[in-house]
Amino acid sequence: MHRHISLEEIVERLREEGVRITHQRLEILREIARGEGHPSVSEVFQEVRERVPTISLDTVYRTLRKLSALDLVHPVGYSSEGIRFDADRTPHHHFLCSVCGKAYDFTCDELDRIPVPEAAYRIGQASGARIEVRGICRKCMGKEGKGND
Amino acid sequence: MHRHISLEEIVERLREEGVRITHQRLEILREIARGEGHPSVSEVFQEVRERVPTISLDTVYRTLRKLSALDLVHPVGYSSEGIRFDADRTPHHHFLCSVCGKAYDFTCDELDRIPVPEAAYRIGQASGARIEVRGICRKCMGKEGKGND
DNA sequence: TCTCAAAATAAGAATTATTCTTAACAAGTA
DNA sequence: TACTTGTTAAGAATAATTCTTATTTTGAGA
Repeated sequence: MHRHISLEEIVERLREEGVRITHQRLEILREIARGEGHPSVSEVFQEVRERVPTISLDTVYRTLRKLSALDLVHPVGYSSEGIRFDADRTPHHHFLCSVCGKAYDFTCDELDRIPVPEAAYRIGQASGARIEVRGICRKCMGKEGKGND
Repeated sequence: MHRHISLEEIVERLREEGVRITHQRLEILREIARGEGHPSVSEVFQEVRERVPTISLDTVYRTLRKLSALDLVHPVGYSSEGIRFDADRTPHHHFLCSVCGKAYDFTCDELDRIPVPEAAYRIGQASGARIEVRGICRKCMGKEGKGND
């Protein structure tokens, strides 16, 4: 169902931008390109570490920050326990649970390619638009009104 | 241009939910209801502190977390320097700069009331939908390719 | 109005996320 | 191959967020 950005695509893009292709970056990219859900920085770190045991957390941070600035991955959701990233380039949208903060993906044929609204161009150079739905996910609806603060 | 949620609205909603109305919460709500931009937790803290000098940062965190869970305010943007909140209930959308992480508001008459897509209902109980545009803001376009990592 | 249980608070310690510093290293170009 | 410059590892430093505990306060009910 999900077509994630390919390693080749990313690497080519990085070359265009003059970003060096290091061993560490390749492995991080490989992990990202697998595109499992919305990994956090430390999840990516854990995974990559198995193949590159000496990699530092800082490198993962730096790399993801760079990919994010190049619009190759996107931060998503609002857990205060660290940023999570979305590497899925299939047109899709997000449902954000206001209780647990988790982000869920969904697709919507009619709205899949929203045109970037006119007004957005006044703010800057836009690369794409998505829908963000707020609500309470099923999991959190279940435990409604229990041990919450 | 911006109509923010009124103090009365919030207080009534909190009573319905059985949330106690404390002095501290009222002052935090008052600050939020002013609705200046997208304040961070510590900005709210600083402001409220001038009127309630003994308030603790933790209380601000707890209150905002609670308001967020009740969908009265929304986290917005992705700066890793802390969550920022949006208390503007006017229909509006967000432009997120992938370089600096700042969130800009904009309105769009045609898209102002997006219906919640069918597919979202399978994930949970939705309360509303907005558009999120990604891109590079004017400010960051200016300093393109300078001292970035 | 008074009493009381449950919930909320302050204070600061503890945790966790993120960035910074510096010396060593490696990519890509000439 | 040598060089320039960007990148990395390591761990210290900083900043954000949560937790713990003793105390205070709210709101419901007598």
